[in-house]
Amino acid sequence: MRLSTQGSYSVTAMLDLAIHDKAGPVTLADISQCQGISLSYLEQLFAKLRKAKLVKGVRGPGGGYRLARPASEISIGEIISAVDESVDVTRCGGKANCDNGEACLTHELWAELSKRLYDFLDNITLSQFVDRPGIPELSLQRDKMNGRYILARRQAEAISQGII
Amino acid sequence: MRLSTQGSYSVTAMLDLAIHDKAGPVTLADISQCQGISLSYLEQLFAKLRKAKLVKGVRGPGGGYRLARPASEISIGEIISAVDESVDVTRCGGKANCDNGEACLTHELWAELSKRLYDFLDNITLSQFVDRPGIPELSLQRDKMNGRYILARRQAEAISQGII
DNA sequence: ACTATTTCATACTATTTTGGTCAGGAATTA
DNA sequence: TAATTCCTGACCAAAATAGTATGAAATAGT
Repeated sequence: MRLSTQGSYSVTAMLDLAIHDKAGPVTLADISQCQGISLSYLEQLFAKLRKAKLVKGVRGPGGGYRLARPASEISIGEIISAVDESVDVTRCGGKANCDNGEACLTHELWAELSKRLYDFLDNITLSQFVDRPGIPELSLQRDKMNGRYILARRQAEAISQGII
Repeated sequence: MRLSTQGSYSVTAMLDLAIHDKAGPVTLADISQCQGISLSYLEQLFAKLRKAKLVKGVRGPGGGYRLARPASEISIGEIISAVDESVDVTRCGGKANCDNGEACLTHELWAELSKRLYDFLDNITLSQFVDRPGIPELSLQRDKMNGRYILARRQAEAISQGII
């Protein structure tokens, strides 16, 4: 188990996607601007998230990223393990570094702690953060400030064309 | 919240101390040899642990480090926050980087997750890992292999001198 | 008092990770 | 066709990680 800034970036970005999921794809440019992370760096992170089948990219104008599954089926643990490919915790992995071929006792204990942490994080889903009173209002407010009007634009157009 | 190799080194080292607490101080040289971490690097880590009042150094021959408090009163969370001095999670801390002066919504959510993680780790103590059947036997076995005979030597001497 | 052991302190170096930049290609919408 | 956006890969700078070196201070045993 490892938890770096990359993990935190990924989780916050995924939360962003979860919040705006109904409003269609979110562009990395938006996230980049809001969170102050460089666009190219975000692209690298999302390459990992895509590989882990956590997000889907939608190309072209009006495109962006969306969650590959419902927010209720994506856990924080999954996100973190998607970006931090596990380092071998046990420094003496296999090779005899500690006791004759046997892994160090403390390493086993650490592995156990690591597992407990993952169990904990696997039981926290994106929706637990997003689906609760107050969040939609706040996010809408922020969207106004940030000029993220995609949904509003589309709805306006749909109305003007008599679709709705 | 951040969890790096430094944190894992520190936790495993503290576990080591906890396991051998009754047998007197553990030298960094021992930990270094067993875990394959350089001695000087360990010294740097232990400088932080000492500053956080988690361990006490005992100088001189037969010295080493011991826990500053009982293992039941030292949590994993404490150890980790002792070595990973917190990075400012919210990239936009205070200064307007996100919405006009207000911290980004996702950053607040991340902070909340971070807090949950700390609460979780603060409720896991060293003794929860150490004080359970099997561990003392295993550690004794390892001590034999590693030649960590300090306790045995001392006892033998005490006996030979008629103290015991 | 001398010596060996061990912590403690600090400065320096190498390696890895993080975060960013650049340049371009591919898919999609309008 | 043109604009948008994902996607890919190579490259680079700064920071963190990990290790090395040197030596002083304290203590136990002789």
